[in-house]
Amino acid sequence: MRSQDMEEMRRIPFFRNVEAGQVEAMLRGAFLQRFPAHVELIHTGEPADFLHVVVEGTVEMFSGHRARETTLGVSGPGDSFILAAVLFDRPYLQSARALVASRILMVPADAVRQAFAVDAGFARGVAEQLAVAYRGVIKELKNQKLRSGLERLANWLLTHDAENGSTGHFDFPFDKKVLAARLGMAPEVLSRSFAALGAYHVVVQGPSVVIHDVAALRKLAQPCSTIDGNSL
Amino acid sequence: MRSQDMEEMRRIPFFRNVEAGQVEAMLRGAFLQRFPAHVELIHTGEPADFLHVVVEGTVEMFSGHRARETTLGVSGPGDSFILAAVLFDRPYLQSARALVASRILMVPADAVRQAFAVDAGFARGVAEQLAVAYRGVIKELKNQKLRSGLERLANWLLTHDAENGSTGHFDFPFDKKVLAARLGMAPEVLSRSFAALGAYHVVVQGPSVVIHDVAALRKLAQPCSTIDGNSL
DNA sequence: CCAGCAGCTTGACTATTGTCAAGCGTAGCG
DNA sequence: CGCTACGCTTGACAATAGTCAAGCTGCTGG
Repeated sequence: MRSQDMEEMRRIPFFRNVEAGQVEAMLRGAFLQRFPAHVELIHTGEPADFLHVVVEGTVEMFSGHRARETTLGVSGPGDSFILAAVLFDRPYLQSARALVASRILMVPADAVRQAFAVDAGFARGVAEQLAVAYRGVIKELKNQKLRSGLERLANWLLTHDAENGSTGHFDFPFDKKVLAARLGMAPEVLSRSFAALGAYHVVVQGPSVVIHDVAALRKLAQPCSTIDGNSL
Repeated sequence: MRSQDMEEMRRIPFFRNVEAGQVEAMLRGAFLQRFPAHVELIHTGEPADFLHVVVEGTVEMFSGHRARETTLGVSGPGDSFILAAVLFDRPYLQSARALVASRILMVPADAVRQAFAVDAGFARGVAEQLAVAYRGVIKELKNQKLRSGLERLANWLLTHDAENGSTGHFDFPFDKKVLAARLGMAPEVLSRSFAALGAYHVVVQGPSVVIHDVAALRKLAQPCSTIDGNSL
């Protein structure tokens, strides 16, 4: 890794509250790699050799079984993935692919485990990240089990709009078929759901959405802090 | 708490690798409480005042939204719940109710946070528990999104049988309607699914099940280590 | 400029799952 | 002993979601 990259890596949020020596140790064997879009970074079932941190770009976490495939989440800059697998040397439960060209920091698993064993600050940071991730998945599971596809879509639209300044209009951050998998529905069903949202004054044209009547959409979506809030 | 109870509590797995002083501090303000069946222990959305550890009994984790309700998991002796909420002082994402009369250790949240801040061994233990919990929920999410109701049932039967000595017959550990919620289906659908499993030589009579042909059931279920394994 | 392709949409149909209502059986209780 | 309540089952139906096939649209590369 080039020394200016090292500088940049030292400052990523993942290393906050970690002893300088441990940061060095983790970065020593690390790679900062560029991946083109559509490339698969890790594969379900394989041993966890590296911790991956998204520096730049977007990564889809997904997994398949039999003929089906589904998206479990989408990671952006600052997010690490498969931390749990790396820490306790377990096989990945998810695969990951780059949705757009991305820069990924890859830290060797044993360096992470070593830092975890030695540096209490890092261990607490890891626990916090795992807690946030855990609560995120619980929310997703509730979202999946307690709502219909249309409700999930309505809530996704509201959440995504809120994350982008609540302007009432935005472009999709990834292909609609990824959104469909993310929401747990077939792409055809997503199309029809967009059509159904016409009655709530949501207009979808190509890659862009306009929410003309947030109140109406909110009434359908019934957002709820114990399912939707992205933060806590 | 009585001193003999204190003795018992000190030995529960949750406190392994925790400094003796921190165990004392956590137990000092703790309650060991008995709850009758069907009582609700915690409620979604409320602040996390206590960490709960199941000492004896069975606890259902569930949550509702609008008219629906679903079971997110079932905890038994040794399991703690809502650790993530307690540690970072966030509202519960799940409710809990006792399925049978149960003994629950309730540790004040600030004592847990204090021990987490002071005792690195405890912090690492917490991280490990969170990692295991996280991976469990990811598996459950995959189970939910990638399989049909019948497949989920078939896999549950195989897993439960394996956990009970693979004898091919067992009694349900809780009511069928809890199992239905656990599997994410209406009780009526569970009934029909049992009927459908007749073709695979599964016989359900009242509270007991017999799997006459594990191979046939396995062929339907297609169990998979990245969805089903309870351990990793 | 146009062919080819990928992503998306639409229609028609099927499969899966949920809902409502009625009925059965058993455990608990007066 | 019979009443009641509850859990469970079954039937009939409705809603939701998936599949297959065809067509549209906008982009890319020759």
